[in-house]
Amino acid sequence: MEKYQGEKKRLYMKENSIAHLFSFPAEKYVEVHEYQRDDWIIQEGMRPAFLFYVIEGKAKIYITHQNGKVSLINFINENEYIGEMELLHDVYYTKGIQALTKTVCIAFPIHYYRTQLLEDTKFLIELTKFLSVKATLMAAKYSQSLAFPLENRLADFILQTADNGVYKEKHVVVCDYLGVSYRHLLHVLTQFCDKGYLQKEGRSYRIKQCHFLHELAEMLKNK
Amino acid sequence: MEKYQGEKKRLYMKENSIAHLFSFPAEKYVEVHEYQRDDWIIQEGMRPAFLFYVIEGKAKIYITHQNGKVSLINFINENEYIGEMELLHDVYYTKGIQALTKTVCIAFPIHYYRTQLLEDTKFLIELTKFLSVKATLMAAKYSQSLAFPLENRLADFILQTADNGVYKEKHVVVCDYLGVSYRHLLHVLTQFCDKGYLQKEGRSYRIKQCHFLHELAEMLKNK
DNA sequence: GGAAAAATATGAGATATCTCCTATTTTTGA
DNA sequence: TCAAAAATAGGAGATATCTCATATTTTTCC
Repeated sequence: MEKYQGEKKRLYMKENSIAHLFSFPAEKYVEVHEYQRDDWIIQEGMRPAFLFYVIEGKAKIYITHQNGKVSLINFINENEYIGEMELLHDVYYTKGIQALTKTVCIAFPIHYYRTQLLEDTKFLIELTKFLSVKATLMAAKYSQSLAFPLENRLADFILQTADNGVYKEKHVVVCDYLGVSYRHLLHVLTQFCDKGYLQKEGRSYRIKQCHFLHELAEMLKNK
Repeated sequence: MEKYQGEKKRLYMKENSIAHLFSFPAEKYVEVHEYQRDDWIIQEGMRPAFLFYVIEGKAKIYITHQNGKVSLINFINENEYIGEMELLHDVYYTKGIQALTKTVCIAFPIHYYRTQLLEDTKFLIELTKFLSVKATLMAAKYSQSLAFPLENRLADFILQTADNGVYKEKHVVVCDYLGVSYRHLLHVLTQFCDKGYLQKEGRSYRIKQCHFLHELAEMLKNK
């Protein structure tokens, strides 16, 4: 992790203003942190000292269960908060946050800002919207995971992450995310190939029959 | 549904003050609604006209999937909001809310209150906390449902809902909640009886070996 | 550059969970 | 009060998913 200092920090903050997030000037004590891919922004079980706002990059939220299974609970994208749970609650089991790409965040020392943030309407309303989306999304994922087999959820995931008709996510990440074993994921991917929905090209997959995948994915949606 | 009027309404509002929830007087346009068990407070897919605050009772959040499966996403208890998603978002797929017991809510016409509510720090901070708990809970349920078999999740549920050492939830509700088939739920309950954890008494179950259940349930928790 | 670690790949058998079926009991509502 | 609907109960076979084992390829890092 690199902490931007001096001129570099000033420049970065100038080009990525956070003024619109608050109704008070919040620049004074903030830091700018840059994490590399696979760096842990927050370690599981360790209470963070900062509230982070992601300016660029992408990260993953992980939790480790007692039986050894690891769940990738969700992805975090630009313009989202990290560590807001710890800001709001004194007691909270902190989940692990790992950078998926190079990630730059504005880091607000909770110690300094907590009181002020929790009195700021502008901040609160944004946070409320963010959390409501998060809650809705988790509820959707939860109920879908129980109501549909991997086939449907994977089809949705492939369509969401495919780039230019090519799917090439890492299997290991995907099974943590979709909550299935590595073996089973490969099994269903092979099925998709056998049925002609996908075609394997080296270690990525080209989408051949988009509309069948769409049909499977559509099942998840409520209209 | 009964809408309290005149003296009944005034009395009820007096005995169940909501003044602590807002920094402005919010009584003028509110209504008091009483729902009976199994009444739909909000119908799935129908945008509600009110934000509700539950004063007494208990309700269930349901979503129906395209494949016909129904998920009981969560329970709603006293001092919780209903319809907050629609307050915050213009576009939102509304889930069904059904009263589990007699339920009395304060109903705020969104039309009148929306702007004022979204500017009120006191309200926002409570709502933010409520949503953060909801998001955390859903994330926990999601990852647990993928990482553990019914055995563990059911043990936890039994311990949480048992009254005086006796478990007697309705099977039909429980399978929607835990996302398993009726058949499988019965199967695992029978296993618990065979192993001596539970003992069937008519249509309820007496807990005999609490500590085995605890062990199963503990697996879910992160410490 | 090469050894160790991580990721990919696949087979085979086990098990958690589902679907479909049928029967009985309880609850509901006209 | 009685018929219909809902809930309980359990059998049997299907399937979605898991575990374990093993081999190859790719990536990491000293």
